[in-house]
Amino acid sequence: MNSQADLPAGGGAKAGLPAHERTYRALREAILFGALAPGEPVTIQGLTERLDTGMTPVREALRRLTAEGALQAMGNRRIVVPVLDQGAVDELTEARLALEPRLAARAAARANAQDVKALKAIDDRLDAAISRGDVAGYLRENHAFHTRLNAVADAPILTALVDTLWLRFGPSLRIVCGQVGTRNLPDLHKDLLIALQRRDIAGASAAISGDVTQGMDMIAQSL
Amino acid sequence: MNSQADLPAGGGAKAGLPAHERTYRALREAILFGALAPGEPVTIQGLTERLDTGMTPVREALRRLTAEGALQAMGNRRIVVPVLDQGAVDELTEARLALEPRLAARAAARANAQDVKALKAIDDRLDAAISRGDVAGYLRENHAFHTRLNAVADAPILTALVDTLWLRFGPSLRIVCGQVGTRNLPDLHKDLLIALQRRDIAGASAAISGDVTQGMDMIAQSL
DNA sequence: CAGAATGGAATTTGATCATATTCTCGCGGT
DNA sequence: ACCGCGAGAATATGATCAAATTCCATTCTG
Repeated sequence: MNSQADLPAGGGAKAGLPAHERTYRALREAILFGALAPGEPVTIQGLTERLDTGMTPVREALRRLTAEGALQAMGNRRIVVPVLDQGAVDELTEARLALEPRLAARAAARANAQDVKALKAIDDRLDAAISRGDVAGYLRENHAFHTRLNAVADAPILTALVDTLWLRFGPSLRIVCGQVGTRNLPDLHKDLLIALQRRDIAGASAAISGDVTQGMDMIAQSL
Repeated sequence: MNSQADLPAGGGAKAGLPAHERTYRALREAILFGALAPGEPVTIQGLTERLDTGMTPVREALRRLTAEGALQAMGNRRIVVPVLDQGAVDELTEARLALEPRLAARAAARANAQDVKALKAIDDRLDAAISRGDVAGYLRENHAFHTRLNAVADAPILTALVDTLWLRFGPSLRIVCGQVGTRNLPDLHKDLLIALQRRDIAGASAAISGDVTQGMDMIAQSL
């Protein structure tokens, strides 16, 4: 199966942006939400056709993504979606546990009622996607939730680090959810929301720790 | 002053590597060791002349570096070396303290006699550079020391994260060292080496924490 | 004699460049 | 102070060159 078939269409993206930026975003989405499978080779010329741009923008987007760890450059000019092994999952877990609770703590210190409301809205859509059995929707809303939370934390450097981690496990998470389905995905987002409302820094931190552990365990077990 | 004058010459790099890779490495060194100053604009055409390559390799190297946070893309097609503000330094400190002690702990669990010996050799050269008042040499050996330590830790993902942090504060560190000189740079590397020999995980972790705090405080005070 | 391995073309893909196009900024005029 | 114009830099394209993989025929071995 060639899962590249359902890449986001280039035409759907916002106009006005430079082509390399559009290409980057399209590829990034494809990786985050599982349109590209782990181990899948990524060719420049294939993308030029699929996204309907020249090769220069594609090359730049690819370099950017490889620099972020979202793609892996083999020695011999080939680029693939990384396949995670046990060690990689361990490292990702350790890194996420080191960083994301800190972001949650910052967010708890800064969140206002509006932020909490927005997060709650996302979480509701997330629940809806789960009960609908909509894996793609779940992945999308889950990512949106954490992205919004990190935005509240207002820490661009820490957020950038965490974003690269998400890019690394995105494809594998999709595989896992595809196998397991969206059942038994008890989320700790509710705990987080409560902690945010109370400005409970330790509570927010703990909730995210739990969420991270849960998610990464799912991936680890699928190895 | 235009500090781009002393960029590493393109001809000095290893042949056989693709031009975009050579360009990337040259630029990376320039950033890490202060050949580029914070706030300095980086132009594509300037680099094509200076490094004697086409613009395509330069563009790719630049995208890669901006993805790593080493360079900053303004909205309007301009690229500059980032200037750190208080918030950025705080975040960098927090991120380094979250990650580097963990790498040190891993290293302590794995280091063998040969690793310790190599690190000691680097640290000796570092001391020599300090007593010589050689700022560039200090920066180089200090970076080499931490790079080697992280290599021992054998954790590529965590190491990649930390490397991007070093790229972010590299230019500012150079400025600070240029102002303060290399005096009063008491290093905690000795403590680290002792901890490694004893396989003292907590000790190694603490030594690196101290080293990080010390270094980042220097930068913070120069704001 | 059959199957696997080796060697070399052919094809596919990546890397680089020269060039055309588009956009931004600064300057001078109103 | 504001607006348009020109210089210069960045973006994007397609062509060209080089490298790597694949495929196939030949050959060696069991």
